[in-house]
Amino acid sequence: MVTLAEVARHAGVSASTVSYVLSGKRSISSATRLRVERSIQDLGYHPNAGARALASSKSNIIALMMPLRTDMYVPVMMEIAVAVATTARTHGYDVLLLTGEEGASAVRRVTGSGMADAMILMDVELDDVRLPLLRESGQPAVLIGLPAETVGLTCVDLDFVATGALCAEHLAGLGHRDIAVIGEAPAVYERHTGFAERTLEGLRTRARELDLRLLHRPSDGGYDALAATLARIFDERPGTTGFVVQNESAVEPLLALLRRQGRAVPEDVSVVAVCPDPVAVQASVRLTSVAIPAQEMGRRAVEHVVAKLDGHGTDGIELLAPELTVRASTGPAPA
Amino acid sequence: MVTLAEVARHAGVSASTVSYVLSGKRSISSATRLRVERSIQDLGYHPNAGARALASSKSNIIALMMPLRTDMYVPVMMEIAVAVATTARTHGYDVLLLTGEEGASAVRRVTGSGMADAMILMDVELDDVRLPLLRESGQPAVLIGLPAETVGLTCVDLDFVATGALCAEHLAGLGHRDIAVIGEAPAVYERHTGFAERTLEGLRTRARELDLRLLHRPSDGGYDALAATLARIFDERPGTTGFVVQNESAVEPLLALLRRQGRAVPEDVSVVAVCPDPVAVQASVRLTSVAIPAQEMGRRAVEHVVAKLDGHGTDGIELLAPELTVRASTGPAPA
DNA sequence: ATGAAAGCGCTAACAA
DNA sequence: TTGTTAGCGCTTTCAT
Repeated sequence: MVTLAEVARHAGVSASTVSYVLSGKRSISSATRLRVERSIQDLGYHPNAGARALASSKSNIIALMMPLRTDMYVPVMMEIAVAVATTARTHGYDVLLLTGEEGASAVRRVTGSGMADAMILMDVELDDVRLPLLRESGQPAVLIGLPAETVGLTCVDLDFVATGALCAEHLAGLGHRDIAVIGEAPAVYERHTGFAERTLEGLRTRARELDLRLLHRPSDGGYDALAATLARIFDERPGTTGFVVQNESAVEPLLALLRRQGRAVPEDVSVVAVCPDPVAVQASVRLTSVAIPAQEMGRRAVEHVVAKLDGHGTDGIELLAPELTVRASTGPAPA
Repeated sequence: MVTLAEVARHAGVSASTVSYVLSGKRSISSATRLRVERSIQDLGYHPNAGARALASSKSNIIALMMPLRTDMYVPVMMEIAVAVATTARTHGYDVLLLTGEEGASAVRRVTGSGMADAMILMDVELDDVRLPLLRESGQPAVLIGLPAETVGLTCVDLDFVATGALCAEHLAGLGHRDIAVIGEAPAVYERHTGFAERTLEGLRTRARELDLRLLHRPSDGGYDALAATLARIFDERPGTTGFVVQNESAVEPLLALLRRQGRAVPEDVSVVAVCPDPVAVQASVRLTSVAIPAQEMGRRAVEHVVAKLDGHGTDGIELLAPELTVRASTGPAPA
């Protein structure tokens, strides 16, 4: 293994000079810089991560904690993770992947060992068990998702309240009066993950203002569960002409069932989805939807973390503005 | 920050004793062990990862490289990644997540810096650019997927040849003679990822032996692409009664299109999928399928890596045996 | 069964 | 602009 000392000897300079050439933390005459850089090339030198971490108390690693509930929509998690990893690299950081298994104790392990300089927590619940430990650890951290108590925390999330409002507005604008909301699986609500409830809040508030009638029904994914949910909805509100779906695994079943019932989309009923764009585009009817900006969330989370590590920290909540894309699943309410 | 030296002082022993209590590398009287363990508790000591890595030349980190092609079925990748992370933890390792962006240079960075003790490469192509570097680095590594040249490498993968054969046998056993194979997107074949071709190979060989007529058509996912593919298939082989699908995003479109054409599943045509179990179960018709054992692949990859790191290394290929689960999408060929 | 002490390879004062 | 040097916190050999 090639060490910094060897590079120094080879270049005829001191160790610190090599170190400073690498870090750029002090000015070096271009002559020596060149010699050092050549030596680095010639010898194939790579700084040792452990030694660096020890000497500088910086690991250049960001820990990413992703809980793994079976009811989460996986591709979104994945997209966020990938965005985090690639964005982190552009800032010189690597990403340590922590899964849910360890839960809160992973926070201790990572912060305690100095294994990572900061953490990003995904899928944060309203009352997340990891938060107390996180706070007391004092580690720079950014949450993706919004807990109940955000004082002193930095969070990034889609503005789900605005998302709900946007859906309501779109349907109202098309003349729909009776709207059914097909929400996430009941388990999601029981866990108080927050985003489902916030969408609903936005939907309700705006619906009231726009004089819409709203019926909310959580639903598991899959055909059978959805068939039952749909039957209930039309039973209670036969005049329903607008749907808002926030459950990726309910999208296709919903479309299939409507079709089977002879209800044409968008002629008879309109459907707005809250889902990743690929899902909306690949569906059997191209869906009008509010996208989940997974990449953007991952990117912003990293940028906040890096800002903190660089000193110009910015506590607070960043809510990404929702964007509704009109596709083929919404149209004027039937007369 | 609490250091090992502080623990030693607090417990009234030497630093090395504390270290040995931690590592168990030499016998300690239970009296002192107890005192040390109490001190560790009392002070809330956590070994510093960087110092450890430096002193021991071991990072206790496994790097996981996942390329990120948009045409890969993401949930499988994710499931593998999660299985890798959790299995690694049970062996005392953490996982560093490397994405495709950096490609081969990440291999250099990680091996050079001693950041990780070993690597796991996902989604290995037949002629993967990362392999030359990997070989010359001499780093312990395990591939998930099968490259063309496997000498000196350790690989884990589903036995796709056997998978293809299994599908052929199942359909043949039900009396089907004309089988259509809806494969991955053309891009997948162009990239020579291997698994698609291997499935086909197994399918072809067994089909020949069983006297089946086979028609293979790659297809992008989504309704439009699949509608075109399906039309071509029935055009060329009107008598087709059996389908093998190896493309998750083609599954639902296929079922929908068959339904729309008035072809009942499984009365008129049978469908066997090669896909993760959740996809097979959630589909609008519960699919007879060969599962992609993502978890198992991740687990085995880690176990191989750990074995190598522990000295009892085991080079070679491990092909996981496919399992076909009969569900509601296959039945006897129509008379 | 335990201790003393020499590094591991790097960073960052402190000097010049 | 460059060099000297004292650690960073741990592991591990060598003693005892």
